[in-house]
Amino acid sequence: MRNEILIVQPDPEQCAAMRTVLESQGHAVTEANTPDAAHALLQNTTPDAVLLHWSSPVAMRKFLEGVAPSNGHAGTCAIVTAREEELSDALSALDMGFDDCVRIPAEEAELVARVSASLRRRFGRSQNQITIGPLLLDKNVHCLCIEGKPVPLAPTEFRLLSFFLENPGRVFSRDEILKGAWQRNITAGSRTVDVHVRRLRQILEPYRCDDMIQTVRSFGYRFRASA
Amino acid sequence: MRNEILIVQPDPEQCAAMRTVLESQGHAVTEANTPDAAHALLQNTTPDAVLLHWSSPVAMRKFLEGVAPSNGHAGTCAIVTAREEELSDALSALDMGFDDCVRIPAEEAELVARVSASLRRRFGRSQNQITIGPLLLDKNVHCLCIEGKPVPLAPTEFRLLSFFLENPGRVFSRDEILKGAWQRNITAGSRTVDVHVRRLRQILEPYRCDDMIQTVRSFGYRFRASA
DNA sequence: TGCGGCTTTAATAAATCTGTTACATACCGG
DNA sequence: CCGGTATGTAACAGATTTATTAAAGCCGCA
Repeated sequence: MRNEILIVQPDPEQCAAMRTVLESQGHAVTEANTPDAAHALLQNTTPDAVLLHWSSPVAMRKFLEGVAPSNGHAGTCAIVTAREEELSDALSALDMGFDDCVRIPAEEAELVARVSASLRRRFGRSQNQITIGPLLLDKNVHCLCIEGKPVPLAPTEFRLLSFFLENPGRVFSRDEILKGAWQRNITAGSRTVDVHVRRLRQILEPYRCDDMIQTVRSFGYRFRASA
Repeated sequence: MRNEILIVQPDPEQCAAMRTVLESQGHAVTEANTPDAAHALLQNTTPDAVLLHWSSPVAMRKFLEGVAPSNGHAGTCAIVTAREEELSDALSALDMGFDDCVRIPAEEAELVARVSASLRRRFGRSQNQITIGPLLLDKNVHCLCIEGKPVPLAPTEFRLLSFFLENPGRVFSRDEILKGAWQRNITAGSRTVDVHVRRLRQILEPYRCDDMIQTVRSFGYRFRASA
């Protein structure tokens, strides 16, 4: 499967090596030299995976926020790369929430295996079908089924529900929801979210699922994770 | 967090080493020498993670079926261990659906990091959570759970409790509490704190936790650090 | 061009939270 | 035991936040 992968790597030689390996797997590769440059790139593109070279805990954490679901990167894998001597530090990135950590120069097999495993984990959950409780959302077919019955959704309703289903359990502010569930150029006011939440609830109400969207006063909304 | 981990490893020395590391993290470790022995064990127990040493693709695949959700092991992480020389083969286990792959003898840090990352992914445990005694406050989910039950909190109550949980054991004056737990523009009088403390205590009272907020006469309040 | 569905905004109603006050009670030193 | 101070408690009114509804704007399509 072809995926778009961003490499953030100061060392051009390493970068080229990784690019070669990944392209040989059929992926499309883009590059950035610094986390900041990557950050800028992420405003316009949404790669499927980012291979970010370890620098410092704060930089890593900052980057991780940049590829958060709340910033419109719902499905992006974040993987840390590190040299052998940095490895023990870089492992802490796993605690921060990075998907994996690979040492470089990497065995070709290891790089490929870890990247595709991360992609599979991520997309296995979010690309095709998501189910939570009686809800089944199929992003390929672009339809929602509740208890087996198809339920029609307007485009924005669909995106909003997708966003919730992909990030169950967490609270999101209205702005984060706008970033994550609306198209790139967000122009809507944050009250708009309320109205769409209302509509989704109305749609879910006949199935007793309207309470799955919970409001968290003075913060935003949350999708109930458990059935 | 304590988890039950099964090590399946023919080499007793490696097994002992891993056991030591994992137990030092507070996990409970059980052992099996062979995949078949492990398979038998899995009939009666459901470990949170299994560290299975690489042997052959068919054996791996067979084992993976054994810990499948359909076999009553819905939440079990399956992680492959492999010696350096087996590593390139073992990486194929990631394709099969194993959660991760670690080389042994493992750096202690790497083993710990990968196991806990896998567990975290699997159980969807978020960062940003604080537990003291029976209280669990999750800032991502933005909710308080006491003994596993969710307890609704008003915004200010939530901030106040966060503040206490983040600074357990220390005494704070009312003014310090206002600075720490209120939004930027503090306009409230210091008696306001009393009222909110009262409200928190009322909320905690059904769970016998109301005495965790202690009054320090003529100074302020303190959150009891120990359970 | 006109229709119809989708989105956004705006206005109003409803719900919930918050700070204050006033009074009750507890604590402490003399 | 008393007076004085500090804290606990309850209730209220104003402020804030969200829900709900209606209407206007947009866009694609016939």
